[in-house]
Amino acid sequence: MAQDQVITRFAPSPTGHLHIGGARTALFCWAFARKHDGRFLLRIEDTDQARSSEDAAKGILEDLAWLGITWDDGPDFTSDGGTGVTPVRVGGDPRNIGPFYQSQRHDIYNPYFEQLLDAGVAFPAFDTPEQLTAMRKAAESEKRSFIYRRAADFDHAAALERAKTEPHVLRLHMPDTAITVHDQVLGEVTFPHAELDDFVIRKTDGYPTYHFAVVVDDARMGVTHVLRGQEHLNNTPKHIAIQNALGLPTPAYAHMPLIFNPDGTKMSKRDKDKAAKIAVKEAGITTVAELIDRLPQSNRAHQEPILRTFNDTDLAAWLKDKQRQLGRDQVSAVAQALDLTLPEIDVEDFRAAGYLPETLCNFLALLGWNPGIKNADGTDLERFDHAFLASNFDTDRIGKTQSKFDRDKLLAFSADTIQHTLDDATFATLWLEWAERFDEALASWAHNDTTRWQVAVAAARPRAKTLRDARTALAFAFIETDSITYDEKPVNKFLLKGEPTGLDTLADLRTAIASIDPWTPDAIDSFLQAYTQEHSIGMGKIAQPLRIALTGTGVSPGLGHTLTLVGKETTLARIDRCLNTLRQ
RNA sequence: GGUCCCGUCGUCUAGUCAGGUCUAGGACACCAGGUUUUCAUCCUGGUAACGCGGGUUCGAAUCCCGCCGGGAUCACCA
Repeated sequence: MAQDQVITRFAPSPTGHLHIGGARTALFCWAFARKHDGRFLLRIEDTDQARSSEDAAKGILEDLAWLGITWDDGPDFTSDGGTGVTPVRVGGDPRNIGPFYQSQRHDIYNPYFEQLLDAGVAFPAFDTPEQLTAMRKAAESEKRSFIYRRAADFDHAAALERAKTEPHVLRLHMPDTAITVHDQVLGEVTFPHAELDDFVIRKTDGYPTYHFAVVVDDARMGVTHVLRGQEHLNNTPKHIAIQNALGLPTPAYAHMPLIFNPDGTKMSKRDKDKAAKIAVKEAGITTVAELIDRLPQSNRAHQEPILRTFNDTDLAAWLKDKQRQLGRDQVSAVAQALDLTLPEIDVEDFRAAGYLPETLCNFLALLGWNPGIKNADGTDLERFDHAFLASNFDTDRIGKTQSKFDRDKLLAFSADTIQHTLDDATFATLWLEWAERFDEALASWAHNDTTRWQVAVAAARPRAKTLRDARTALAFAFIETDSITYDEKPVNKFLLKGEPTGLDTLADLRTAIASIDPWTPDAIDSFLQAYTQEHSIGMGKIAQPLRIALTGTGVSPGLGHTLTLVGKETTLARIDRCLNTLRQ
């Protein structure tokens, strides 16, 4: 029966990229709908014209699609999937319940206002903002909270007459009873009438307030279950009051616990600005020129103009004022100048950081929910995919306690997925999708040098924690030989000490290596193997000197892979340079 | 401050609704050891929690009360 079908919704305001907390809300709404063979709808709440933007709305659609959270009713959307490899088409309005942008629904609300006005449940109010502020202040000085109430001798007819000519808002007159929310997570929560005021349902400009719009929209769209963050719990009695006044059904509510930073603060977009500010202060930087100076050469052309969008005065003002924030691009440019990794807050941040959507959703699902299932070996089942969620998720196992976002655990999930679950081919596809969006140099390998790309995949995957991490581990293959600097510690340990010294070994190796053919990982590895036996020395004796010569550090993938990625000619050149530089 | 929500290892949690099988299990992190050409893996072991105080009961992580602590919210923003 159609009426019994579960319908959930996610209704973000488009004020920026999708926040990680919003992603979890969306995921739970989606999973609940899938579990119950219902529908999941997406509505964009863009009535706040000042803060909303078309771009942000698009970004949110893109973020959701990337996460694999697809909506049945909502804005039409085709994701290019970064590369167009996996275009996803979602949305549409098969039930004829749109539009899904709230700003386009303005006229829908009028009959509902009329209904309430006629019933005398809604009433015009003429208080100015100044008057309201004064009333609040008065209440505060008397140490009681301010509750707006319609006057006892209120004359409805007179007010309607006055409303014809004077600017006014519409308020809902709250019935004199407590309101109980039957929450699927928290149980029964009762709000006393003394706390419920006659709140605004239509603003002076004629637009409905958020409370009114959600209730009407949810009802008209057939929403049966509202899953949202616990910050909305206090709004719920208002929504129920509107439903009661309008004679609309009350959906089932489930308020889920909030997600916080490890330090207990709220996860917010401000965290990135805060981190950048602290880093600039600690570096003792006071001028924009200093920042530009520290920009890595590789990205200078792109980032410098962004940094030039503010001057030293702006910088000083920003550093001094905790409230003051830089733009998204500016913060990111500052971070690059300081080689600082910004905390990931939005879905887009995690995408850029090289997390897989499946992994991110898995981790997110565990924040406030748990399947409560054991594996055969007695450990808790906590690794699962979308399909598992879609068939196992329900509100009865949503927890009540707020949780902190533990990046270490997310990173462990990510590493486990990449290293133990994916095969090279799947990893290669995902890595390329990522590179197309975030790393041109890497993407060009995939397109221009298939052999080398495959070696890169084989070298990077077994040791990568994220897609970005995989790229970082191969950084040595992207640099110029002349720009290599040698780490002091490994140089001392592996090149300068011992008898013969590492440098001597390296010099001998240089000649031998020149004869390797073909230049492939397997051939190189077996050659080096044979070399160690011939000279009866441990692999460590040649591996570390070679690593330092090729990468400047003592860390790299296996030698076969490392040498192949660098290339034969460059390998020899780097050994020469290392010998020349360190043998003085 | 009012109202509301929450309180199990450092973190996410299982166990709580239907009190005993809990000398509280798992995962991440951390520590120690082992394997390994570095890194990363992998293997073995270890540290570590029922916020506090009362009550009910033969028996409380689980039920009740108080306290303490954390959080949300108090707009013509959503």
